[in-house]
Amino acid sequence: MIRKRSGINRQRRPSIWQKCTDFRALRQIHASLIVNGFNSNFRHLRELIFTSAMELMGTIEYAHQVFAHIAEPDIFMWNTMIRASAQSSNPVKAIALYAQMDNRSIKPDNFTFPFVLKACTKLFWAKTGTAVHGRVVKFGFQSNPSVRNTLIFFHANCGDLKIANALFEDHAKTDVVPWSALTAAYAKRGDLNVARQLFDEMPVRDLVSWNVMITGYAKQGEMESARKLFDEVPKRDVVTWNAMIAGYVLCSSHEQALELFEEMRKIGERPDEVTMLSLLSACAELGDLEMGKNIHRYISEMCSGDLSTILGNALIDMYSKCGSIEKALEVFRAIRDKDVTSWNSIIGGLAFNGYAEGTLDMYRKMQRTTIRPNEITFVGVLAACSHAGKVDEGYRYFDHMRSECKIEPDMKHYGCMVDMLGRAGLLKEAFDFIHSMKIEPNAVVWRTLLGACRVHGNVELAKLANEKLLGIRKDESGDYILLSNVYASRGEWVGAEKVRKLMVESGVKKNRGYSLVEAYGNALMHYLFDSKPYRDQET
DNA sequence: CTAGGGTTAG
Repeated sequence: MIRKRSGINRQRRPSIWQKCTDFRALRQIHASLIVNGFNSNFRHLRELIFTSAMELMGTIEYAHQVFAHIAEPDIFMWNTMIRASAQSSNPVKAIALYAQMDNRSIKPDNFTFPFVLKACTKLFWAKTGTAVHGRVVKFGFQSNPSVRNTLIFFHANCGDLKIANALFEDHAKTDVVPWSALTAAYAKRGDLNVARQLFDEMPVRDLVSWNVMITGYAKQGEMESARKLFDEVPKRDVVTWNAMIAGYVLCSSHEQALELFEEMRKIGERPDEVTMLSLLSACAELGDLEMGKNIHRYISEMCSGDLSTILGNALIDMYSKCGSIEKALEVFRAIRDKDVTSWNSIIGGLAFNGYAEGTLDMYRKMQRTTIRPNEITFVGVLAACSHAGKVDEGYRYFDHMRSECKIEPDMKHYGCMVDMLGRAGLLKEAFDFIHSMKIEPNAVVWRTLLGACRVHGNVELAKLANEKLLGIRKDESGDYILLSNVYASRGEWVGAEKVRKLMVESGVKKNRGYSLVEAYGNALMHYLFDSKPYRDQET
C-alpha cells in the first residue's frame, strides 16, 4: 500500500528502481549511487526524483531535499517536482518552483504549465494563474491542447468564466475534455441550467460528462433529475455510483444510499474509498453503529495493509458520533500517517463524548508532533474545557490559540467560551466577553448566553440576550449544530428540540427528517448516562 | 511525466 499509482512505463525502468517500494529502499539506493559515483548520472537522478516525489507516499520532502542539491536539474525533474507539489497538500511549493525556474531563466515546456495551473486552481489563486496565463502566451504554448484545457479549467474554477468560455469557443469545441470541464464548472456554481444546456449540446458525451451532470444534480439535492440521468447513462463506473450515493447521503436519504450500495455490489462494481466515505458519513449521521462496523469490516477486507489516512479519519468520526470512543481510539492508533484531521477528529470525538481530560491529554500529545493545530482543533479543546467547567484552562487555551498558534478566534470559538462562562455561572463575565468580541456575535452566541441565564435564573440578562437574539437572522447550519451540542450535552433535550425546530424553520437542510436524539443519541446517551468503559486518564 | 468527474474534521 505504500506505492502510489504510477503513470510511468515501468517495464523500461532500471530494475533497481522497479524494486524500490519504500523509503528505506530508496535511501539505500541513493546511498549506493553516491558511493559508486553515480549520483550525477541524470538517468538515475530522474528516477530518484520521480520515485520519491511521485511514487512513494510521504517522501516528497526527501525529493525536495535531493532536488535542491542538483546543480542543474533537467526539465523533466523540474516538471516532476512541480507536478508532485501541485497534487500534494502544499501546492504553494509548485508555484515557488515555477518562480524559481523563471528567475533562473529556465525554459518551461508544454508539460510544465498544466502542472503549475493545476496548483493555481487548487489554491484558488486567480492572480497568479492569470500571470501564468501570460507566461503561456509568452512561451507560445497557448494552442497546445493540454495547456489550453488546463487554462480553461483554471479560469472556469477561479472566477472568470468569460475567459474560459472564450478559450473554449475559440479552439476547444471539438474536444470533449474542456467541454465537460466547463459543464462541471457551471454545475459546481449551481448554474445547473447552463450546465445542462452545454451537456445537451455536446456532440459526443463520454462518461465523465454524464458524471459531471449527475454530480451537479446530486449536489443541489435534485435527486430526481440525477436519478433520471443515472438510469439513462449508457455505462456506469464507480464515480457514477458514488455521485448518486453521495447525493442520497447529502439529502439524508440514508436508506436509499445503502440500497444503492447493495445494488452496486450485486452487479459487481467495485466500491472504492470515496464510496466508503459516503457510507461512513451516512452511518455517522444515523448513529448506526452496527452498520458502521459492517462498513469497517468491508474496508478491512478491501484493502489489505495500511488504513488510508482519509478513511481512518472518517472511521474515527463515525465511531465518535456513534458513541464508541474506544473504537475511535483504536482506529486513531492504527492510522500510520496522522494528519491534522485525524487529530481533530479524535479530539472532537473525545470532547463531544464528554471526555474532557482525554481531550486535553490528546491535545498535549498532538503538540509533541510536527502537526500544527488549526481552528477546528480548538473547537474541540475549548468545548472540552467548557464541558468540564475548566474556566481558567479555557482562557489559557483561548490565548494560546491566538498568541502561539496565530489562529484568530471565529464564531465557534467565541461560542465555546460563552458557553463555558455561562455554565460556570459567570454570566456577567460572559456578557462582557461577548462585548469584547472582534466580530459581530451571531444568534448562537446570544442563545448560548440566554440558555445559561435560564439555568442560573438571571432574568435581566436573559431579557437583554433575548432582545439581541430577535434581531438576528438564523441561517447557518453549522452554528446551530454547535448550539444543539451545547444544549444536548447539558441534557436539556427541550433546548435541543427547540434548536432543531429553529433549524427547520430557517430552512436549514442538514439534519432534516430525524430528531437530534437520533443524530447525537448514541454518543450523548453514553455521555449522559455515564456508561464509561473508556477511562479519561488512559488515552 | 500533461487536462476534465467522486471524498473525511466542526
